[in-house]
Amino acid sequence: MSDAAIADPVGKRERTKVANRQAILAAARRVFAQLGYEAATVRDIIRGTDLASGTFYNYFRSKEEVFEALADDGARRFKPLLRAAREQARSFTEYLNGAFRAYFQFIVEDNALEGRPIEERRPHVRLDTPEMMAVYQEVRQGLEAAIARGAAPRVDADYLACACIGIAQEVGSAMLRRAPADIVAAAEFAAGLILKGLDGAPRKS
Amino acid sequence: MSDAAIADPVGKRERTKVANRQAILAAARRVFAQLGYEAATVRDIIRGTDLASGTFYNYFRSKEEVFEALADDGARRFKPLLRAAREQARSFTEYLNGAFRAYFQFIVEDNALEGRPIEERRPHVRLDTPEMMAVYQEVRQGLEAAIARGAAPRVDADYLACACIGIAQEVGSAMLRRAPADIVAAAEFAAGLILKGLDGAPRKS
Amino acid sequence: MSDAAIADPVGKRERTKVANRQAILAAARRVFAQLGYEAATVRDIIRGTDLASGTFYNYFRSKEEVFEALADDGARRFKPLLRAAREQARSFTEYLNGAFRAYFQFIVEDNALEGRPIEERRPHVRLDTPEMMAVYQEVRQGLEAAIARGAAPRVDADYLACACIGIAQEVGSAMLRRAPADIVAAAEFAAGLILKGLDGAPRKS
Amino acid sequence: MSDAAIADPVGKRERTKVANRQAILAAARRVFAQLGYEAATVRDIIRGTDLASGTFYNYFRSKEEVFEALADDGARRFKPLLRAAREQARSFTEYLNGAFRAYFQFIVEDNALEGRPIEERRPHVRLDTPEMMAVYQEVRQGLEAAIARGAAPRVDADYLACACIGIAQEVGSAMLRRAPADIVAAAEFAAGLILKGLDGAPRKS
DNA sequence: CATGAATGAGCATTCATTCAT
DNA sequence: CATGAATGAATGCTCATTCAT
Repeated sequence: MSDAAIADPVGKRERTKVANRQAILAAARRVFAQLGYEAATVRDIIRGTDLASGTFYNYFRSKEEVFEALADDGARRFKPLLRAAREQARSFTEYLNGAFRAYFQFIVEDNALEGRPIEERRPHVRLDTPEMMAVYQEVRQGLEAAIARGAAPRVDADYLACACIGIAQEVGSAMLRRAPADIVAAAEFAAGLILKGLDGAPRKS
Repeated sequence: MSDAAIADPVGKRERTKVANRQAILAAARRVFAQLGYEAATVRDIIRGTDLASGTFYNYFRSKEEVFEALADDGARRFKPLLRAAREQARSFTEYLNGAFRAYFQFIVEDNALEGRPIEERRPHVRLDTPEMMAVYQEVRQGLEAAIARGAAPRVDADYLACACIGIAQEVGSAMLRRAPADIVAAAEFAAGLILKGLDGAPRKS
Repeated sequence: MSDAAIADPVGKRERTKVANRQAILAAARRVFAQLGYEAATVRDIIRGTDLASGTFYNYFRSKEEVFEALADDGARRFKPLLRAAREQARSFTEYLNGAFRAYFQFIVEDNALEGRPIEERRPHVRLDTPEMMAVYQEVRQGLEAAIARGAAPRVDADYLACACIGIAQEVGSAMLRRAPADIVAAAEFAAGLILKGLDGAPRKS
Repeated sequence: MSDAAIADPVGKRERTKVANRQAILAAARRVFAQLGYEAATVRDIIRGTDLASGTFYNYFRSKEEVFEALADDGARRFKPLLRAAREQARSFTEYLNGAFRAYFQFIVEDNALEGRPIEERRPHVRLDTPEMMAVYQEVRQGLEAAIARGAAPRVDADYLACACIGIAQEVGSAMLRRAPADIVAAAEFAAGLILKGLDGAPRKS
């Protein structure tokens, strides 16, 4: 009707759809983080937006679908970082360090954009998200490549990849709990542990 | 009420009470393992016993409480094993090895006594159970003691304990997935990784 | 606790269960009659009782199940009447007459025990209830028997049974609409029509 | 807006309006036939057109209204056939025969133009559509006229009209269920039954 | 008028919890 | 204490209807 409408080729309709989708995803991220996947309800999610309950179903068919969208999004944002870490690395040591740093960086940012009331009452759960599966695949492939070209000893690649994930998750959580999250230090600790064990972990001052 | 009751020094009431509590705990363990904490309902639990629904509330106030009791029970059963591992160890290496072996042994047994259909469709979850907290405390104390007497380098004890838990959980899961769970091999891998990193992990044949 | 309790061997629990089931069935009958099967909701039904919504599901798994229970009940009550009509009949004429009379009697009674607000707003529906199927089977068998022994001409038994049902339903409805429902007259009309057509139908005074 | 609009005397607006209304009615007929009145949703109907959901409400206020329009349409198409049957008939017998034939012809055609998956699982329902009311009025009037001029006995015209409707519906349904629907035979059966009862119904070969 | 996203009342169903027996 | 029926809040989801564009 007005020039403004003409000037806006996207149209408020389109803008609103994208914005609503983002709002739901953001709310879902918050809610899943606070309550865990199972405990979270669709109502919790839409309550975190200014939308009506039915609107949720215009964007996602179920709680499961919004979770997958969220996880895919996480994996999509994380994988390039992991790949960059591998490409920039000139040694296995640098690769491991870069990978842990990328992961810790990622969770710091993911945590920052949420309000994080962290009431954490219920039994703490940790999900095998797609982004975790991506770490597993990446680490395992990187490791097998390193073993193949003699850059790493012939260890059990499956166990090692699992160990890396376990370390990343737990040390990552511990890092977040500390006042200023020191990404570099945590990555050095994790990579050093993997590479040389206790001897390789940085000494405490 | 009857002479039989008088003749029974334990008292049917008392015996029944203990038995009922155990029955509920056993059913809860099964149900949580099969359905996961959130998906499990109090109904599922009492259905696994020959008790009536109302009776559940004579023993536990809620699903959360029975879960905690279960976890405490796990910790109670696990802690002595961990302590024994520490006492029998003549070196830090032996200690770590024994601790991991105790944990892997524990989850193998815990898994064995359940039917384990493991349909595991939904996003995999991992709980921060009290028994995990016990590992954390134990490992951290053991480590700090080792550091204090110079048996281990001065690393970040918090990070290291977290890493141990992460490794234990993830490598433990991977071990369970393999056909015959090789406890000794898994423990050697984990302990070797902690102690010497990749160089310390056993070579694959 | 009291003598009354002892004097009541059934126990209030049992009595209440039966009573509740009956209450739900009665409410369902009313609701189905007023709104039709499809339009009726479980909520409508329980709203017709003094029970809570969840209680419905202690007795029936769904709307469909309560409908079937209702229809089975109707068939169970109606079939003996139909059988009696056949056994008491000494001719095909008497049989038809008795069968229609039984059906009209049945719907009169079924109608009497309901409050019958009959707001009848929505498009009128008529259900193929099991009791209708019973009429169909009964009439068809009775007819085929009559044809077999030469008591009735060799007409299309399927069509004739259908016609009987159609007449029973429509004339039955018309009968109920009249001030005092004259069961005998309606049955004579229907049976006369079947037997001799217009000539057989009773003359109006 | 454009020259084209000026060149079009009907007006695209007008043509579209009629076409849209017809499209909705056609879709509604299909949907009601397949799902039944209650199970059908407005969404189902508009999904059967290329219109947007909101557009439905520019033509009909509700599902009920489109149903009524549909039924009125049916009556409008059916009534002339019934009138023709009366006018062409030279006797009451011919009239009845023609009327039944017209009805059976009508439902055969109505059925033909629809895909008719006929999943028909749920309790079968039959609606008192306006076209049925038309039959009732027509038959009743025709019958009363016949009685008045002595062509038919003085029977209860209300009951007889009801019986005709019941027979038409039930025998009509039975006819549709048979492989090739034999309209003539069905009409002869129905008319014969009305006129002479069992003796009047055609013998089976 | 056409559009289709937003709305929110409403529905079937589940489930933790209570309480009369 | 055990029982198990009753309760009703809560959940996932649908759908008729509205309204800004």
